[in-house]
Amino acid sequence: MSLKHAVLALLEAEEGSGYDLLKRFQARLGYFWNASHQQIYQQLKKMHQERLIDCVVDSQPDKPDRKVYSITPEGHDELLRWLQQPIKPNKINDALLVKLYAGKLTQASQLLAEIRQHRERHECTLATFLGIEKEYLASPSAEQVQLQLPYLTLRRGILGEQAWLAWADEVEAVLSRMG
Amino acid sequence: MSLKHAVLALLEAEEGSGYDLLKRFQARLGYFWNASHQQIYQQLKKMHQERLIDCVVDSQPDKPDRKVYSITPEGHDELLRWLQQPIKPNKINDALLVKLYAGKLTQASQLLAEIRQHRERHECTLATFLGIEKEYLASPSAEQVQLQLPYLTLRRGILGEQAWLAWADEVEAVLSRMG
DNA sequence: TGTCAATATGCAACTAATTGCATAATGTGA
DNA sequence: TCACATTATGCAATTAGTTGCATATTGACA
Repeated sequence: MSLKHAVLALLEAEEGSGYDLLKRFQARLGYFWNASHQQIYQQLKKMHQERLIDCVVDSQPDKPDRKVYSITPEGHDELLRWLQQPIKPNKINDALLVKLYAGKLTQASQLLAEIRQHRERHECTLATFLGIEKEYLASPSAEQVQLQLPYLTLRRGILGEQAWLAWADEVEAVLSRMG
Repeated sequence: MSLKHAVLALLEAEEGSGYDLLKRFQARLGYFWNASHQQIYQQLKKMHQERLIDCVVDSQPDKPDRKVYSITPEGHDELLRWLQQPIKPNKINDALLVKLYAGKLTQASQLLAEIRQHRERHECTLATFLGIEKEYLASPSAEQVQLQLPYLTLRRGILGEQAWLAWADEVEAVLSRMG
């Protein structure tokens, strides 16, 4: 369970509300960690009970309260402890491949159509990643050094998407031949 | 939820017990779907209640009963229905990247050590996949045509592992420099 | 002026997956 | 012959994640 540790990592850099964290997940960890707003709010509540994070309620009149969370020393320790521990290999569950595996039962044209839809999304994602990379490579070298490790996570996203697209080429070639 | 549909796809090809299915998951869907024995037994029970599969108890004296499941017409329909439906993009959650992202808080040497451990596993996996591919390519061409779609899922595994290893090269280069 | 997206939070119910335990036979190697 | 891996199944408790709903404001666009 590393949603907890992803949250700690984000709060380590900067405090923030649940919504802030949701946005930061999308913007910064999007290539390798996805969490819904429900997951985040529930997790924050739990982590607050465990004293891993502090909470300051910022009540604005005529607006819903904004709860700003920040990491506690215990939270920091927990994050360091987790960083020390080995990580289990990732569990892969890819429904699209299940479909392809059982594809004899459908028309090739239909599989092809679905693959093409997924390809569009992956192309779009890759384009976004390449845009972020371009920005990074254009930034001052001091900043580049600072962001070296997050940049490596972006590289994972880029290489992963490129591999996906190369695979899609193969799949489309085969499915086209099958008509 | 496609564990259900992965099970249906396997039972569509051939009936089998929970344990059989566990083995088939490992041998045939291992590159893209992983399920524990608990998940499988629970799922089979549920699917039997939903009439998607039949169950014949094969009671051997002095041995625990073997429950052999087979797909029903309803199960077949459900599988076809699912094949028709579009699949949601995959949710990626990769704890190793969370660690790398927060890596400033640890020694580079430790990250390096962990990456290398993961690399070993990925190299091993790739070698297995390449072995299976070699067998496939050496099989009679009639069989190759028969297994065209499952072969594409293997290709996904191969391209995915190769991309992972190429990324690991980059990561190791950076972490070594950081020493 | 009305609708819609974004900001901002959360409960309740449900489904899915993990963890730990438990049983019991067969075969294999030290 | 003792221990350990494999075959073969399952319950119970817990944790994690999803779905649907609910509220309330701000700003933009038409």
